[in-house]
Order: sequence, then C-alpha cells, then structure tokens
Amino acid sequence: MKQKSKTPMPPSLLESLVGYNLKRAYVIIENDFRATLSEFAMSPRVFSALTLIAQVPNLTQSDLSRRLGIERSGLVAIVDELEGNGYVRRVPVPRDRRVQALCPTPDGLTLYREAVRLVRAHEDRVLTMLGTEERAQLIGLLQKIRQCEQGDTA
Amino acid sequence: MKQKSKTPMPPSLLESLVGYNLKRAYVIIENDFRATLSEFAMSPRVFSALTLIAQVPNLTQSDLSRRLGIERSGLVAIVDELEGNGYVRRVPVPRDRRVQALCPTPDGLTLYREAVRLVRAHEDRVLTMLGTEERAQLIGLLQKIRQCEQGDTA
DNA sequence: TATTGTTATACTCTATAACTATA
DNA sequence: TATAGTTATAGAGTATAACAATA
Repeated sequence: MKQKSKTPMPPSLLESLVGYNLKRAYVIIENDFRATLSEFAMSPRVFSALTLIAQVPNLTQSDLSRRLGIERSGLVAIVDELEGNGYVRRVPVPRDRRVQALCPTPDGLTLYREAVRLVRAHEDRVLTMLGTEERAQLIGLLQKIRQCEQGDTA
Repeated sequence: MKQKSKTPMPPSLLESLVGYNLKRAYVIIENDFRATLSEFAMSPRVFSALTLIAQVPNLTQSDLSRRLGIERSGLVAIVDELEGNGYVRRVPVPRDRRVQALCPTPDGLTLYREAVRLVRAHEDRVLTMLGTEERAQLIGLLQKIRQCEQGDTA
C-alpha cells in the first residue's frame, strides 16, 4: 500500500501539451460545477442555455445553438427540460411562424439568479489557488484561443 | 441573410466564467486534434495512453488509469484498441500474476513518434495567437487548477 | 480482505440525416 | 430554395457495480 516513491514523476510529454492540461483542468471544474448545481439537477449546458435565455430577450433556438456552439437538434432536449420544469416558455413569433422565442418564466429568472450565486461561489472555490489577476489572465488566454472560431461568440 | 448587426454582443455572464471559457477552448483544440490524428484514427485518450506506455516502462493498467484520471474499466477498451492494432502488448508479470505490464511494440513506438510530431504541429497551429511565453503561462495556470487533484498527476 | 483486470450496463453529450412547416 | 424546429439514430466517453483470479 506504500506510495510508489520510486518513479520521480517523469514530466511526461502530456504535461507540456495545452490540450491535455485544458482537458484535465476542465474535468475538475466540471465535476465541481455538477456537484454545486446538483440540488437543481442542472447540467453545465442547461445552465448556459438558461443564462442566455435570461439575458437575451426573444432569443430563438437557432440563435442559442449558434451562441453555444452546438447543433440545433441538440438544443431541443435542453429547452424541453427547461420548459418541462417551468423555467422557460416557447413563445410563437407572429412575424415568422417558423420561429419560437425562448422566454424565461418568473420561476426561471429566480432559479437563474440563485444558480448564478452558486456558480460564482463554485468558481471561487475551485480557483482558490489563482489570484484575481491570474483568473483574468487565464480567461484572456482562453478567449484568444476561442477567437479563431468565427462569430458564434456568446 | 444579413448578419444581425443590432445586438452589440452583450458580454454574457458566461464569458466571465473560467469553466465556460475552458470548455469552449477545449472543444476547439479537441476538434483540431482529432482532425490532425484522423489518418491514424487515434482519439485523444488513446494518444495519451500510448504516450505514457511509450514513456513509462512496465506500466500496468491500474497505474495508467490513475495517471489518466479515468476508471480501470474504461481503460480496457483503450488497451484493446492499441493491442488489436499491434501497437501495445499485455505482458504477464511473474512477480504478481494479477498484473499485466503494458509494453509498446516497435510499430507502437514508431506510431508514437510520428503522432507526437503531428500533435506538436497541431498545437502550434491552433495556438498561433499565443506567443511562447503566453503558452507557458497558460499551462502554468491550468496546472495550478490541477494541483487540487491529489497524486494522479501524470 | 484487498487488488487487477474484466464484463455488463447505463447515462451524458454530441453529431448527422431526414422530416415538417413555414418562408 | 432555404430556414426553424424536430425526430431518430448512432457514436464517443465515462461511471458504477459485480465478478474471477490472485495476493
């Protein structure tokens, strides 16, 4: 049961790859995120969707899928879940009868505000080892990587 | 078909979250990684496994699962794939007959060296907008996040 | 009892393709 | 023709639980 003290931790090639470090760091944060929002049974992607629906008026599903960088088909289940729990409504748009605007309900806005509080606390918890400046630096570097993806920024 | 120039890109809460930026950046890099290694039909996790098998002599599956941060059960398919393609062998260990050491074949080492070349080129390509210093900075920040995970470092 | 490798199983996330109703 | 929403489907990736062989 002894910790193997033999191998002096060879700095594997993996440790020098941004992709590998990105993945491992994200897994840690994702797990804590899920634990944090487990009381609401809300996954990261549902939280992201609710956030944009709460912030952007008259968002459509196509808008949302572009902003989140996922396919329209994948959004159906997400919106179904939010609508099924009474947090979002699909509202017909007179101008274009193909489209349905996504509108938060009062319950949805309440949930959103509470979830944001928890998520902010979660980030503080899981990023304790980074100072305020370092967190801003990290976000800046990640957004530079994201810039190579065209307009679907939000 | 006009680009909606109306919404002046509201800086959504999402953009201020490390977790969200991490995820979006990882998706970009992962996609390019897969495209890069598509000629070898090698997924990121298989590349990671092959890397450690090539670098660490007499690695066992339990060792490997700890280093990669995944379950032992999940490793079976990965090693099956590598062994099925002739890149890795499961070698019985006389000391402990429960254990099988994972040994790269000559073909496995050749593939590994070629894959490393491609992966290095891939990282250069997908991180063009980051200077050498910034890349090191990014890796440093990500590893700080990873430090809260105990010993399964490699 | 504990550990190694393994199987069976299920769940999440995501993508592709095809359909419908509108435009 | 093209777009919005939808369905069906399939494929990764991962986790849990249980098992046999071995320690």
